[in-house]
Amino acid sequence: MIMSKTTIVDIALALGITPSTVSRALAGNKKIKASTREAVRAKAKELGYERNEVASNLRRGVTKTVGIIVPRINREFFSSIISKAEAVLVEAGYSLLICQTYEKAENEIRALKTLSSSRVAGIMISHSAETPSSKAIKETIRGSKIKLVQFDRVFEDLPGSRVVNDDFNGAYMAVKHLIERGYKKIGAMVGYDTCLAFVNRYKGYEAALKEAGMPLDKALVFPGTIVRETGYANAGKAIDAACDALYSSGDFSALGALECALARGLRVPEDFAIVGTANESFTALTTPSMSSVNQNPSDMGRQAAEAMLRLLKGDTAGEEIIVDTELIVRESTGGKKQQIK
Amino acid sequence: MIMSKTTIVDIALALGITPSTVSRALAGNKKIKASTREAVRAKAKELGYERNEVASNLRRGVTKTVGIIVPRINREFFSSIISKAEAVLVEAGYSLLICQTYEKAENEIRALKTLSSSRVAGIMISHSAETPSSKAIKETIRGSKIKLVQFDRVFEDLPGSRVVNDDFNGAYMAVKHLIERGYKKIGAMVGYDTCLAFVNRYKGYEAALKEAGMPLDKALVFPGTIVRETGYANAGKAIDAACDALYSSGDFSALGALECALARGLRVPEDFAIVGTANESFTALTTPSMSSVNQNPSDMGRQAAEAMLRLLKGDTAGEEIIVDTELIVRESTGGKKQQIK
DNA sequence: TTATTTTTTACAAACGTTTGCACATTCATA
DNA sequence: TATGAATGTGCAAACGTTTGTAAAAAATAA
Repeated sequence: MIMSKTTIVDIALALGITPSTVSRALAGNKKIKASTREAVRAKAKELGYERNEVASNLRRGVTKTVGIIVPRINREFFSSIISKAEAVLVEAGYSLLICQTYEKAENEIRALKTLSSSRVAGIMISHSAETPSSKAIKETIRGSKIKLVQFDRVFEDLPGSRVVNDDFNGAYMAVKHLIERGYKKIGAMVGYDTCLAFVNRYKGYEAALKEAGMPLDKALVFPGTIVRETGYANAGKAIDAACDALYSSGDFSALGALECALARGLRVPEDFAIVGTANESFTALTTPSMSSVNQNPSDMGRQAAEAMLRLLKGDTAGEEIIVDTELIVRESTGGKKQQIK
Repeated sequence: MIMSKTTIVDIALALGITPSTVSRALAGNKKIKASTREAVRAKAKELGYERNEVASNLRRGVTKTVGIIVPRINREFFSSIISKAEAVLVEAGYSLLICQTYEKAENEIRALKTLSSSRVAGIMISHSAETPSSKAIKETIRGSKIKLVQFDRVFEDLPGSRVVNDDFNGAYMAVKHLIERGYKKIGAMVGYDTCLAFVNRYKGYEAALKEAGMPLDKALVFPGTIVRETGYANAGKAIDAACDALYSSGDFSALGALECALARGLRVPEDFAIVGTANESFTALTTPSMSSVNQNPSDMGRQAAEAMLRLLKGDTAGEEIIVDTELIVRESTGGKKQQIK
């Protein structure tokens, strides 16, 4: 049975009315007589009518689609954000278009072009680490109706809303916790200084040390990437410098650090403590299990999606939302092994 | 500077030619004189022209968008599939629309409606566990041009392509490995018998035993769920039945089994060996680290996306693709702890 | 009854692009 | 000088919907 999609014209023809009336009836327009509305609805169901969103979007000049741009989908942090954001947006009748940048500025530009070309209603973005400035996105937004929500990695000179973690406080709590446990020489892997989130974490580290009257030793601060390998390498340097604890802006680098410490025969946490950031699920499964600053990505995804919906509805022109971080204490800083489900 | 989007009409007007010529020029149509083509390209760049995909899609009757439906985005297996699929599709000029079902049949139906309404060119789907039959998707596909690729969880009575893991061989290799290591009594947690993937794994277990001339003892085969708790419980039964090794259709149940064995004072792998399935990232981090059958989700994502592109190009009407599984040998079956890369 | 308002529906244009067909030009062939 | 093919461009319709405005029908008032 070959049947092409039924359109409102088919419905109109079948009922002896015009497409415009059908359109209004389906939209629930009050100007249409209740009886006509019902007849249209019934006929639509009978013919298996499905609105052509493409045509609708063209006519209305705006889509019911939101684009989301992230460095990588297969990172727990981002996939949890996307997961929650999708749920919130779908509930409001929007669809989600996904783009990855793999941390490359060129991919971010391509993604922006694609989404702009697709006439998405809004863009939710967490910038690639290699994106040098807000220039590309500024050009994309300019002169278009596209609403913007930045999350996690944000530029401050862009319109729209921003959702960020309380990175300062997360780092501050983590380092304060180390100090309270009695660690005396605490190093830090702080990530890129081009990224606000990392800078704020560094400031939290700094603040906790200062509050405790501990000196800030630049030699114990390791900038740059925060992957497993650099974690391993930097931990080696920290241990050589007689550190007894290490704060890390990431969990993978913290994992590398843990492996390094264990490889060197140190006892964790007795001789050396480590606290990471992001609360990746593996942190509960390492031996010893790892303390980490939980970023609550699910909450971030919800906040970002809701902020987007508010922008789309015109309820706001832009907001700054800060998502709480929390310190999860596990064995690597003297806590207990936790259960996971 | 308020500027509305430039259209091909603007370009045509600026050059004193018609929109149709502009359209053809931008499409690289060979019938257009090279000089005109260049002039159009230059003017388009000058005016910051960006094709309106919505209009283009409407006119062409098909979009450059593919929808993907998964139970959950924030599962390593699925996010890795999506991640790779996105990369492949973007390279071919397609965008990815994402929908989650949370394992609910009703959400799957809603997702199908949305994608169908959006006139996606194709749908990639891994069915929700609660979807009772292929009915809903059959109705969505019928009479439309939408191409279908099922992956991981598939129905066999649907058109299009299917991408599945080589579950049989994965289980077969895992059990054969245990036999070669000298284990004599090997139990198995095999999962649901309603799911093809699990059935195939059971067959692989059976085949490996048979090949080695070992008896198949039904009392050592544990069906049902494969979560951590059942893993713990079933391992207890296996140990009581004097098993010295256990194959599991899942990693979480394998983790439970590991915890049970250790709790009972057994040495792993000396007294009791365990091998799981899925190669979840935590398997490398347990103590001892756990052997597992890797399902290679990234490869599955690539295969699924490429299969979709072939369907869209009309190169095929449907294929069945089997993605290789591979056994990752770690400490729980006598392998070595893996090194950091 | 006619005039006036209110309700309901129809008409037609528009969104921006693509594309079949026709027309015009150029060029080679006879 | 026709004839026929290439080659290059324009015309106009079409995709399916939405929506401002006009018109018809019904209800109300005078």
